[in-house]
Amino acid sequence: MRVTQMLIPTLREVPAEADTISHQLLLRAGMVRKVAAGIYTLLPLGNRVVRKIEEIVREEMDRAGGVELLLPIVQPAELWHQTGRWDVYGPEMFRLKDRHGRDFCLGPTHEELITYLFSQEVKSYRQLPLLLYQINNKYRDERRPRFGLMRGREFIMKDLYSFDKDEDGLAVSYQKMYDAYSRVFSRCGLRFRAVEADAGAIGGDHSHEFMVIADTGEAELTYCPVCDYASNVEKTPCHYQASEEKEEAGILQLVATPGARTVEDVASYLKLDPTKVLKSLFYKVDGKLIVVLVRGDRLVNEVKVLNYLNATHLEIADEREMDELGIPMGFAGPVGLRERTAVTILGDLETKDLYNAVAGANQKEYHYINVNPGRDYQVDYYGDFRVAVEGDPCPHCGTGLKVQRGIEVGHIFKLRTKYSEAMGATILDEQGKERPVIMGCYGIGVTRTMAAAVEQSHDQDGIIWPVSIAPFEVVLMAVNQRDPQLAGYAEELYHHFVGAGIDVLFDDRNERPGVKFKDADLIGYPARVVIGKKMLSDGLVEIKWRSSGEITYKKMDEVAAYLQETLSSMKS
RNA sequence: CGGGGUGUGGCGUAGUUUGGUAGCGCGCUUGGUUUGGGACCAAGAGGUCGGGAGUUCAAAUCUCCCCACCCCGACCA
Repeated sequence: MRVTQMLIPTLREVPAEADTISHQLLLRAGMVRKVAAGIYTLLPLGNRVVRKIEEIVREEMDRAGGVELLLPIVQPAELWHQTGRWDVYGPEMFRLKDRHGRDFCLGPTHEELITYLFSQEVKSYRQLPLLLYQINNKYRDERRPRFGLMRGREFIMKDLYSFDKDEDGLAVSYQKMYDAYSRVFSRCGLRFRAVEADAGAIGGDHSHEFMVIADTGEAELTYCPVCDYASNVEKTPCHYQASEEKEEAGILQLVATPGARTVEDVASYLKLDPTKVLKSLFYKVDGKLIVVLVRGDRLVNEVKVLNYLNATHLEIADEREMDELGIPMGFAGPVGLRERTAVTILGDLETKDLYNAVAGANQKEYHYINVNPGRDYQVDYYGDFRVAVEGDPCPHCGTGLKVQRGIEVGHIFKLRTKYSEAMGATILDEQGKERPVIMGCYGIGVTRTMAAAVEQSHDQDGIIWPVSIAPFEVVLMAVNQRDPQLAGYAEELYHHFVGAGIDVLFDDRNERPGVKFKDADLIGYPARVVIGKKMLSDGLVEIKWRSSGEITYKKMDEVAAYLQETLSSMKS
């Protein structure tokens, strides 16, 4: 391919709309363009990256026994009514009506369609296991699309669904996918970690996320530097050990704390450590208000609270809702709360040992000091409700955990019979007995993986693509395209490369070398091959590697072999 | 959805406070010179100033309404 035949609109300046690195670089490198919030055009180079990722995914899905098919994007509401998700999914689903007024949606996911297909076509355990997948667009009307391709409203996803006759079969399918995912992300040249995850609203009880390690990632994860434990921080259990020493309980006292609303304010006003503060947060869970107590320096783990209460929806209470209870925001506390309201009080286990603490007095500008559990307030349920932090013990081996940030690019679930039961997807087993098929669901965000790769691998000058997913592995140019001799050698080498099967882009533009070098760095081709003065004087071609900056010279007839060898070693 | 912000040629922006009819850099076109890290000279093209309504002799600038986009939060296989 020649640059003069392509469309590669690179940008010198950073578009004002982008402040995520990957978004900026993908725009500047001429790979993507925004059409609307969260909706993007993939330009030729971006499209090539996506196709390379898809190809790796395809190969690994096939290797694991997956079979590709293609489900429709436009889906009838009827199928979603069968699982009840038409009403549950909410405003995140793009909905539309056809000319007859019938309801449809643009598929945000495809469990309904695949389960429907299965229920129509597969009847016997003898046809199992079955692993069906597709690579297709997904549509989610996110409340707030952001970070460019990272969280779009239209995006490309690979989704595979496993069908097994029993739990053992599901375990095998799940492990196959776990292994396949590890291979996919390794082959994409990414540093990643598979972590235990919360299964969330999709249901199921066993789940892993694949996180690309990047400081800019939205998710936080914990991992053990000694054993193989790793987990989304939402899921990391916090070990609780009852404290040995028990402080002498002081006298409960009301003290004025004017203007001190946050834990830090209160702690510094009273000259105390934040660990001596009892943080009381009101949440609305499935429409009901509850209170969660944690130590002042801790964060409430909302997922743990949600799971403990077996609820589906949780949000922090707003000032209006607090007002209705007559509790001033910033001064909430458990003392006397029972007498005023019927809210459920959850206490993090650590608060059991929080003696002589400071807590809001439920009146404006006042806190209590010397607050003690049992004596001054009662908790309905104690449990693990806080977010784990660096240094908390590993749940497997007790070593201090480390914390990292990551970008979720893959997620695998055991769905079991949630959808098969709802949609009557049953099979006949060996005894001729009808039973719901056991399902698993496995997703990879393809476009997000592209963005994650950039997020993880770039420098001041631009993107540094891993070889396996680079838009082209090699860019070739003459330092002066006007010089007939140099241009002639470049042309010759180009044909030679094409003949040798090298994935090469020939920058044949009549631009000054600086322009072409800058573009090459920005776009991030792994190898840059330049025909310059050394060609005329010594018959040598220059090869520069994007990732290391290393430069070597080779004779014209050696270049192709050198590139092939080095590139293939970089892929593994 | 709550809070904050921004909309001016393709990109980045000045001008808005104090109304007087739009400027700069990059990019683009043509000609010439140039060719190892985003060249130079010359001549050009390109703007309903996000949209609508209003105030005014006069609106990018003031008022009202709407829209889009961005950021924080909430939300999220």
